[in-house]
Amino acid sequence: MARVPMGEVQPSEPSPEASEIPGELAERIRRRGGRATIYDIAELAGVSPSTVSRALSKPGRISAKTEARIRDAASRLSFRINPMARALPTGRSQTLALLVADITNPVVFGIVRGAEHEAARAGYTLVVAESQESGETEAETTSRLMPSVDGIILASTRLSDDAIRLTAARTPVVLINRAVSEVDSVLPDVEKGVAELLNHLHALGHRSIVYLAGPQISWVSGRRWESLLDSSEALGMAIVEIGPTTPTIDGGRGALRRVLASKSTAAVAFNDLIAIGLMQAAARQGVEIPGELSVAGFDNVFGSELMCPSVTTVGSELEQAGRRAVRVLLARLGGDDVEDASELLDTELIVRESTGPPRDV
Amino acid sequence: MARVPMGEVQPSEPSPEASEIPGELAERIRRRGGRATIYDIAELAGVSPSTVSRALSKPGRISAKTEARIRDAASRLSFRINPMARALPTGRSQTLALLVADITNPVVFGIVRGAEHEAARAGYTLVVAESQESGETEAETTSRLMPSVDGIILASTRLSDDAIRLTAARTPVVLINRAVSEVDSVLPDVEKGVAELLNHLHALGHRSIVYLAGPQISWVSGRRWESLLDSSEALGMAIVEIGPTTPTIDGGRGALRRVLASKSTAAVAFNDLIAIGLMQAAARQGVEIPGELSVAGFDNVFGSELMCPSVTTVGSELEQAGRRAVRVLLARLGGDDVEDASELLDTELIVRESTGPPRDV
DNA sequence: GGCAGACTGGCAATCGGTTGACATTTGAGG
DNA sequence: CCTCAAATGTCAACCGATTGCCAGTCTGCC
Repeated sequence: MARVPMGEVQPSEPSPEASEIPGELAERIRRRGGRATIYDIAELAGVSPSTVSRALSKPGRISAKTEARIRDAASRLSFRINPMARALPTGRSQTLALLVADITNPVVFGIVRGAEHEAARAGYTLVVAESQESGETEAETTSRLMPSVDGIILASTRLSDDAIRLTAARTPVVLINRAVSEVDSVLPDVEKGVAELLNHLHALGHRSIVYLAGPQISWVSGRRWESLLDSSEALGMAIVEIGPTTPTIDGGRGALRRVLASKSTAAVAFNDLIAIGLMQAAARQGVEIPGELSVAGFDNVFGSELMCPSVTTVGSELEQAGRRAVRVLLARLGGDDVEDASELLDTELIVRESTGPPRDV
Repeated sequence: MARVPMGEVQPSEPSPEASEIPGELAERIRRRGGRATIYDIAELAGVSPSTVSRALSKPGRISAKTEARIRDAASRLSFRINPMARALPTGRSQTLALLVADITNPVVFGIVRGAEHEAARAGYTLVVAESQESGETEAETTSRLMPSVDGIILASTRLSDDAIRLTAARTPVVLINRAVSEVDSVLPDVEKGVAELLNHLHALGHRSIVYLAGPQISWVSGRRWESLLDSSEALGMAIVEIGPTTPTIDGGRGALRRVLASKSTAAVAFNDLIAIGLMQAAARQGVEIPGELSVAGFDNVFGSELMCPSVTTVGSELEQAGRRAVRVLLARLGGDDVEDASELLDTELIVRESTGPPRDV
C-alpha cells in the first residue's frame, strides 16, 4: 500500500511540517468544528482507524514506529479523543459524581477540592451535585447521574441504608461520613477527637454537658453522640442530648433556649455552624461565652476561627476525605485491590476561645 | 403485525402488570446490567426504535395513543436514556462546565450553588473544576473539558483576552466577573456599591484611602480600583493603590505593613478574605480597628460577619451570578434570544463594625 | 366514491470510537 | 530456500441513540 497517495496531492512536499496536511483533510476538519477524529489521523498517517485507536490506547499492541507516526499525526491535528464516543462502546465515561447535601456548607469545600484534584489527576472529570438536605432530591439526582458516571461519592447522604445498597448494587459507590455494610466508606476517627474534647472540658472543670444533635438522619451525628456518651461515662460527666437541629447557623440560633434550660456548663454542637449560631444567639442575649457557657463544635470549618470568640472544635481532614474517596472508587473501578478503606481519617481537637472554665468553679 | 408475540410466551398472561414483560426480554435486560434501551421498549411496545425515540423526545410527532403505549413500556422497564449515546449523534451532552480559580474560596460557593441549581432545573449536569489560580491549569482543564460539555462558565478566569476569545470561538462561553468583547458575561454593578462605600467612609470623616489590590490578572480588581478612583475624586478624597496581593487571608496578613505605611485612615481590600487577613494582622500588632484603621472588603463572603469586628463589605448576588450565567449559556445553546447579559447584578454596601470614624477626627 | 394532503411510523445511515476475528508481513530456525 | 509462529495491521460489527426520507393510512372535502 502506498503511504503517500499520488495523483491528487498537488501541494508540493517541500515544507515537511505543515504542508503535510492535505488541504482537503484540513478543510473537512475545519468544517466539522475543528475537531479531528481518529479517521482523520488514520488518513494522515496512512493506517486504518482501528490501528489509530490501538496505538493511542493500547500501548505495545502496535509497533513503535507506527505508533510514533500516529502520535505525530494526532498531535499535528491537535486531536482530542471524543469522550462520548469512547464511552458508548466501553461503558466508561471517565466521570465521577460527588453528591453533597449542601454546597454552601463550608464542610464540603474541602471534600470537593480533594475529590476534584484527585479525580483530575487520574484523568477523570468530577460532577458535583447538591441534594439540599433532601433524600428525595438525592435519590432523583443519583438516578439522573447514574447512567453518565462511572461511580458515585455520597458525602453526608440522607438516603436510607437500603436505598444506598440498592444504588451500590448498580454502580460503584463510596460513602463519606456514613457506614453501611457491604458499601465502601471513608470515615473519620470520631472517638479520638471526642475523647480529646471531653478530656479538655473535664480538665477545665466541666461536669455536665449538653450535646446539640444534628439532623435525625445524619449518621455522623449519631456516631458523635455515641462517642460523647462513651467518653463522658468514662470521665464521670453528666451528658444529655438535645435536638434534632438543622445543621446551619440558623439552626444553632434557635437552640439556645433549650441549651440554657439544660443548665449544663458546656455545649457540644453537632458542627461548627450550629456552634456559631448558638454563640451568636448567646451574645445577643448577654450570655457570656465561655464564662457562662462553653461551646465546642465539629469540623473546623472556615469561619470558626474568625468567630469571636473563636470556636473550639474537633477538626478532621476534609480534603483528605475527598481524595481518599476518589482513590477508593477508582480502585474499585480498576478492579485493583482496594486501598484499605477501613483506615480512619485522623481527627484532632483544636482548642480556641469558646471553651473555658465554668464560672462557678 | 402481532402486538403480542405468540408461541414463546409461556408465562401466563393473567397478571396484567408485571407478566407483560416477556421473560426473554427481561433476561436480556438483566444481563446488560438492568439498563433498558429504546430497542427493548420498542419490542415491548411493538413499534420500531425510531418511533420510541420520537415518542420520547419529539412530543406531538407520534400519535397520542402510541406515545402513551411507549411511555408506559418505558416506565415499566424503568428506562433511563443513555446520555452518551444521545450525545454522539447530536453533539449535545447536556453538560455544562464551571471553572473557578479556587474552590475553597467562599466567594465561589454561591456561584457554584446558583449554577448547579439552574443547570439541574434545565436537566443539565454541572461539572465543577478548579484552576488553582493558574492560567496554565485553566487552559489545560478547559481543553480537557471542552469535548464533553456543551458550554463553559469561566468564573474569575486567569486567561488572557485572546485565549478567552479563542475558546469562545470553539464552544459557548460565559464569563463571570470579567468582560471581554464579543464574549457573554455576567457582571456586578461595581460603581454602585463602591460609591456607597466611599460615601460611607467620607461621611465617617475619612479623607485618605488605601486600596489593597488583588492579583494582577484579576479583571475585577482593576474595575474596583477604577471605580474607587472615580468616586474618591468626586468626593475629593486621597487614594492610593497597593498590591498586588494574593486574594486569601494569608495575602491580607502580609499586607499590613504597607497599609500602615501609607498613613491612610481607611483600607479597602480587594475582597473580604484579604480584609480579614489584614484585620487579623492588625489585631496581632495591637492596631485598633476601626479606631486606628477602618477596613472594608468586597463580596460579603461567609465568615465576614463572624469576624470580630465584623467586616464592612460590598456584597453582590453571587448565587444570582451563577444562575444568570447558566441561563445565558442555555439561551445561547438554544439559539434563543439571549437574556440581556449586559444587565448588571446589584451590589450593596453592608455596613458592619470594621469601619468607623478615624480617631483624629 | 375518489383524491389531495396531513399524519404516522419504519428503514437505514450516522455519530466516533472499540474490539474480536482474521489476513498479512516478518523473522527465526532448520 | 522453506516452514511456521509471532507480530502487526485491517475488516467489520457494535455501543444506543437521532433523523432525513419515504411509504402507508387516515381524514376531510368535493
